[in-house]
Amino acid sequence: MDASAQPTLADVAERAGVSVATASRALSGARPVSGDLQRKVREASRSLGYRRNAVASALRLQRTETVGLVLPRYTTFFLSALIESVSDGLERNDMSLVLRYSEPDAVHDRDNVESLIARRVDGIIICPPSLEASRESIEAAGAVPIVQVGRFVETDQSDSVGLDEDRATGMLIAHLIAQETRSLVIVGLDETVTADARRIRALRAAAESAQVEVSVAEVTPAVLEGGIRAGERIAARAVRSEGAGTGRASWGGPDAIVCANDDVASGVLAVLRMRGVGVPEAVQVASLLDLAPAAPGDRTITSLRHPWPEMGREAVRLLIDAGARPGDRVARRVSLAPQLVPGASTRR
Amino acid sequence: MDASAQPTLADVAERAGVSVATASRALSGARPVSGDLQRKVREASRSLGYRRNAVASALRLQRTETVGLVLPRYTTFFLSALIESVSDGLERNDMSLVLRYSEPDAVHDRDNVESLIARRVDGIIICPPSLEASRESIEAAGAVPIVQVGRFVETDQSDSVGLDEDRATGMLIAHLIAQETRSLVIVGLDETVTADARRIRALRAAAESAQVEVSVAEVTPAVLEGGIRAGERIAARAVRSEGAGTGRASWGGPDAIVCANDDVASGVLAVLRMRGVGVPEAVQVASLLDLAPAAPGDRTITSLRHPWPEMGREAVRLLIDAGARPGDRVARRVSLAPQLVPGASTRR
DNA sequence: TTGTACGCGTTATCAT
DNA sequence: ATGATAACGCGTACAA
Repeated sequence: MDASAQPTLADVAERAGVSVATASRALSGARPVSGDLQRKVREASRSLGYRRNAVASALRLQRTETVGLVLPRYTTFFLSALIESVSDGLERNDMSLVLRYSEPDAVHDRDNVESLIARRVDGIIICPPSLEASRESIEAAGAVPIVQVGRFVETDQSDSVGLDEDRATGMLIAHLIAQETRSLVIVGLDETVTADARRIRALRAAAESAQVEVSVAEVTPAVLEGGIRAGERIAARAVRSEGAGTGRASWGGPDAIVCANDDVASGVLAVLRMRGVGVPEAVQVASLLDLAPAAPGDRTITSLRHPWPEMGREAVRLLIDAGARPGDRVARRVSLAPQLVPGASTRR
Repeated sequence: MDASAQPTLADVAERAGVSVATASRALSGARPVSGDLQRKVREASRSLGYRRNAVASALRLQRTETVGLVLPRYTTFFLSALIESVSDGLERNDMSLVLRYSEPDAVHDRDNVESLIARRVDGIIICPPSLEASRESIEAAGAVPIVQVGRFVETDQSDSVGLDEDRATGMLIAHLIAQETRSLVIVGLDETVTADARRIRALRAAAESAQVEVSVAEVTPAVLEGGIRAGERIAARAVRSEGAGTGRASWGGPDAIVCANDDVASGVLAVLRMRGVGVPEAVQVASLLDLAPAAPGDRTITSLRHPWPEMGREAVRLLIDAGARPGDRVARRVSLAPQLVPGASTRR
């Protein structure tokens, strides 16, 4: 044995005075080994600093205990939360994560899938960058279990985990309506963007069945600055009399403002605070997307918390389950609902 | 050959009517193969959908073309930028990334290193979660090349890549001072946090040598909302006369506000704008940490852009280089300086 | 319970 | 230039 190389099972066996088979069994526990040899092998392993070679093991077992994760190269909170949760789910199963980024085009995406298969990953989790062209990447997986997260490409080859945003939107509306809300303005969503349009429809559907009037503010970017601009426009039209207190009497604007995310809501809130408009007395403010789920302490903004940790773990669960039932090709679709987290910006 | 399994080199060889050795050479190009057989093998490979088994290859070559990345489980922009840049650096070398998270404790950290070694990664990149206890994790790497990023644990076992923050801080101060700055407030840093304390010291050192008065605002979280709150406090104390214009005459606050990051600065700026305080005429605003290096177009906030992409690539470079020169144990330390990016929030 | 020997899929060595 | 074969390190079927 070369001193610079890692010791092998044969080294351990020799040191313990047993066969490699016994050494293997003693360390893996796959088959019973007498207490005496058990001890000797463990001792030899420890003293040599033996570490099982996962590569050789994978070749023999035809399983790498590894999952590939393919993500589009956008730097968003969404994706980094997803990485963490997938990693967490895998760790619980003693598996490893191989990470690859795709450019928004699907060619690259497919190369990534191919490369992961060459590494013989046991499964692939993919957030498809392109809704049109990613299908072939997914189908390239062939017999390797694959699950989509966050976005769906229609195919019966793969399971998928997504968000049930509409349901959560409904919950948010219900929360607002319970507090005598009759009118509502949406800030930071852009009707010309597909995903936003769906959210607006969901808000409308939930609100109008309760006879709440819904309007969409002029489009502003879904960041702080956009929230401020929209907030100023809304407030300019709505403040009936300066200095008339912070209650509803002095406010002629909507009963509620629903923002695309926490940043936008922060901007709106800042404007209202400076104008002396009472929140939540005069107007309630809520956010459709919690950007800092890990943030500590005082929750000021009522928002929908997206279940990132659960998404990753669920994806891993689907994958492992699919691996256990090879040949079972019924595509499963799991939807997780964001959770309503009440804050000080709406009434109880 | 089982139809559900991946075809092997033997399958390709058989189909092409050549030996496995020839098939291997034809596909890898390691040795010359006659044009005729070359074609036959490629054709057979294509028609069978052959994909080289990276596991078997790794076992044979004793190289996995894989690098492990160990990160503390904090959800920060820092880490997600680092992941991307490491991934990018590896991709350029046709290598893969195995990602593992450590809890802040070092035990877990060490388990991660062990597990990566069991997978026979060719190298490890680690951001040590604990400055005291992580040393043994690093030393556990043994003969496997390891490089630290972002933080340093003193050891001669490993190369490291870090930021020269103090130098960049000095540049920022110099930029502000050149514009008649006499007083300066720091927002979003917490003196009780080690890393923040060092930044504050660096700011003080740079500023005081130029006789600029430095104070630290009450601690607020280093996020948007914290910036808004701090901005409101500073403005409330500083605005001498409402409606007196946007120049310096109506501003009794500090000449400059240095924020922990872009989010905080955004909050501060928003408040100042709403109050009608002229930026940068009355007060300059700058950020110590650019959170959106990829952001397009108009740079409004003067900030320090951290070299994330270079950090990851540099770490990979060190690793590959170390792998090429085994036994060479001279620890190399690379420092990269953040870059000052002037924006509209400071004077030219 | 323990040991022997084969095979996982690839690549390098050696012989032709 | 091509082919036969050994070896990488492990797990297990089979024999004892």
